[in-house]
Amino acid sequence: MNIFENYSDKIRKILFELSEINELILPEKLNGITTEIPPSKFNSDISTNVAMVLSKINKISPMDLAKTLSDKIKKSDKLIEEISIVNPGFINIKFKPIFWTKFIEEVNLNFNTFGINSNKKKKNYLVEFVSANPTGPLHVGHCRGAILGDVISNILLFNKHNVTKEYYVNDYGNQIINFTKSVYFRIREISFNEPFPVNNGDLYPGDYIIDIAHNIIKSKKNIDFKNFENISEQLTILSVEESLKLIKKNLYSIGIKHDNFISEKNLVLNDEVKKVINHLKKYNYVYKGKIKAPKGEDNKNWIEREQLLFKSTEFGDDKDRVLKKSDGSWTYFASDVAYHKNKLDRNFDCLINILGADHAGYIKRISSSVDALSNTKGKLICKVSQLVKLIKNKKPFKMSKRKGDYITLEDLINEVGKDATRFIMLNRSSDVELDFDFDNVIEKSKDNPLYYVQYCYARICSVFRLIDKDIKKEVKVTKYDFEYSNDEIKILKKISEWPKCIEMSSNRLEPHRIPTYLYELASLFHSYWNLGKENQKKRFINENKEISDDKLVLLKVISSLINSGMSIIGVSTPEKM
RNA sequence: GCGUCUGUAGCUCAACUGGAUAGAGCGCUUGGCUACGGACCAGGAGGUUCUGGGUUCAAAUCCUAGCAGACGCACCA
Repeated sequence: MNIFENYSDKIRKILFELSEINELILPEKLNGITTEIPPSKFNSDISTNVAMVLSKINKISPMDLAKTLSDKIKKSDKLIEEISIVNPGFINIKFKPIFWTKFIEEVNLNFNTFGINSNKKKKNYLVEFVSANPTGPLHVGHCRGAILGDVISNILLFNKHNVTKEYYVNDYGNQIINFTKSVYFRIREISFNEPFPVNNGDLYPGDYIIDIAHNIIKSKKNIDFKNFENISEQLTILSVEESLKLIKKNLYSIGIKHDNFISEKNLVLNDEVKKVINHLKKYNYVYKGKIKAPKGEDNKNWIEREQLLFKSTEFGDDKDRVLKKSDGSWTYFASDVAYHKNKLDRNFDCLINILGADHAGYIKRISSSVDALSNTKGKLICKVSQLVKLIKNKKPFKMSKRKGDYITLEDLINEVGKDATRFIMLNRSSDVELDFDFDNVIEKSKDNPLYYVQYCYARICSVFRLIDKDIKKEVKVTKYDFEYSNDEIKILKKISEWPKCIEMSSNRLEPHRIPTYLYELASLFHSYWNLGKENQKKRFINENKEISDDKLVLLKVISSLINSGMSIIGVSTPEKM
């Protein structure tokens, strides 16, 4: 039930009819004709720009064309109360109250499909997100991208697409060697009382390494930890396993569960990297050459060498990219190309990568490789989440990896909680930096939009408790023969915008529209609730603890919508607060 | 020097992707509680949408030239 789509279709139909009897000229493609929500001051329900779009080709003024079209529209529809034409040529439609009764009837009877964009083709999506190095637990910096990826997946799932959520495990390369060494030195510290080399900048200083060391010692008593070379391979596997345990626990605590964890190391061991590079060689995208130093930087230490390069410049990148290190091992980029080939071979229609702002410079090269491999453009969509500015005690809080001075995700959840973290992180567009003020987020008050929305749901629950009805059960109304008041129609109009909200969130991969929408809905509800304070008649329940059908079904739909929206963003709706 | 993102009310941000007189929260200010849960509501003040030019019926939005901020720019992943 998408009233904007319905009326868009109706208007198109009228246009085609007029065009057939030569009363209207249509362009080859009907682009740019929209049905929209008019600004509230116009006292109308839906508006269209059709007259302005078609005026030029028909050589009529928009206002005159609007007049002709609005007459036709009004004639074709009994549910329209009034149509007005407003400069410079908008057509504004106002519905009779009965329209909204029919609307809520349909929504209530088919709530499980309400909001779903059913006209879209069902697709297979792969969403890769988090993919943090398996060298320790997640910290606050990973949090926004993690939630963003999760909710984008949820929106696609809500629209009945197939979605695979994937985590790429970078268990290959120098960072992992340093990490394993750090675990090794901690083991020697514990078992042989040797001091941990504090001044070695390559090693990871964090205390969690000690825990990992303890766990490994406990579980593998038969390993001889005296010689690193002998056990490094085994120790790497064990350390990464321990690390992933921590990461999965962190993810679970913010309500995220990936379908797959793909190992970079396995891609290398299965020769997938070698294969993909041979594949690219065939198409002449790989060559040996040198890269010039960038301008404007301190380039004294720059060494130009002959390297194996990928021609990403052919696909819009600013320089070609290195595939093989001088020690003969693959670069991160090379195995990532293999990983993306692996994704493509699994026949997804669309690949989505969620990246942090600090990796935005990586987008061109990886999408170049996907373009080259898939022989099309735009199969990979990269979504960047901007940085989160942490504010504690009204001051920016800087994290420093070297000192081990950073806030882990576990700290964050313990202090703030899953719901508040998710809601606040999602409440802003991912394109803008986010202020995350600890004191503010914890506050259970008016400053916090999360509680504002949850409170709306809890209030409706309290009404259902008083009339002894189960909020989760369907509400059945025998006759939809009532009319809603203007206060109620305001809410119904907002409800009718829900499919539009989902559509935009889904098309542009912009989850922040959902918390914004829920906030607006909650706001209208709170106003509505307060009407009952001044006027007893406007209360939901009368003295005999009875509720009328119109109010019952309205409350039911609002609560279901809040519940449904909150479940998309992964936030709970408590019945009591 | 180059690339990506951002610039909207005192502050934090929306704005249906080109729509109408640019909207919310906080803060400021005036009012409403022995309550269907005040974690709420009603009203007021507050704007040259960073600047200049362009595109058209229409620009915060698109193009262009600048200014300012954030992030990134080798074999670290």
